[in-house]
Amino acid sequence: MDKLNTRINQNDNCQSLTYKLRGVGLRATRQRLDIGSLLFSGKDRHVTAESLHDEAVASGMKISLATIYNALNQFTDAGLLREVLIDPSRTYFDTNTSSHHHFFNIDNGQLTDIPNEEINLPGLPNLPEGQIIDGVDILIRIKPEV
Amino acid sequence: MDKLNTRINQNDNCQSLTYKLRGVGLRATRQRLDIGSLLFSGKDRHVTAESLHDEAVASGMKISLATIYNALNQFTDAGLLREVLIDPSRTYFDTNTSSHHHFFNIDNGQLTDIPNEEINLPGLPNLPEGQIIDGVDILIRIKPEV
DNA sequence: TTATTTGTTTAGAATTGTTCTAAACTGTTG
DNA sequence: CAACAGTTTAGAACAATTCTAAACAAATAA
Repeated sequence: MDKLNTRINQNDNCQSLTYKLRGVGLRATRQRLDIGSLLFSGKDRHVTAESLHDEAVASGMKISLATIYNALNQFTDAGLLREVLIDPSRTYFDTNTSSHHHFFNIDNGQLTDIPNEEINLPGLPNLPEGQIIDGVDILIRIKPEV
Repeated sequence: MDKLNTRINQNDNCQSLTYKLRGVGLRATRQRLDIGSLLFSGKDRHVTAESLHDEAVASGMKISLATIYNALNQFTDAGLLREVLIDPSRTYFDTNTSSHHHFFNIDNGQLTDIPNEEINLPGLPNLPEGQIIDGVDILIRIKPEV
């Protein structure tokens, strides 16, 4: 019974993933489905190419690091992921593509979303002449008290 | 007359630069004074290691790229500069170390300060338990209208 | 179905920004 | 000035990422 449900859900996910990929013009290859199953399985996630590759390998998936890079970039171009600026030395991707911002714990490197209701820029500054906003990133670096 | 003034000003700058460096525990070497003269000559600046090196070489200074990296990092550690997160592929340094934020023009790569009065986060979000703020970065990506 | 086309994956090479190493050099202190 | 500690540098090393080109798989045509 549990097993059956699991299987049904997996099929469901797999199918919607296939549609998701097709919808943005990408073929639903085994590798992209594998990566997608790690990324889009419900909870929001923050990954780097390397962390995702480690995770994929650990779950027995056969996939190269180059493919992870390709997929992350393609997913990002397609709007399925969003890049987050944290650290000049590596690129983070966020599965939550809606407008929101981040806490970055400088002590342990943990990145968490700031619920969107909890933050807002009431008065946007005057933009330079002839320019419009493409996006806003707010990063709040935090650390343990004392 | 002009020449004299220039010399006096250079000496002035040079002297205050020397103090500035000493004040943060760095020896006032020729290279650091050269770099400092490019960075701290009045107007606020945004540079990368490479852009600054190009500029130094173009003004006839003899200095290696490694030294530029060293100096930018030491100046940043000392609080004379501030790192700005713009692009995962290179590190930007800002001579304006006061609390302020940035416009980044995605069209031409230009980075400009947002005057501090023009932006503020009135209600900061609830921080995770036991955490305090280390810093806040706001980056507004802009592009030409239509 | 099979054949053909087009998109995808991959290992490994290449590239790029940055840091490291160790030897020569320079500012500072006694 | 001598001696020490800090600095600079060329070049090697490194780490993240992209590129290359050959093998492969999905989509499409026949």
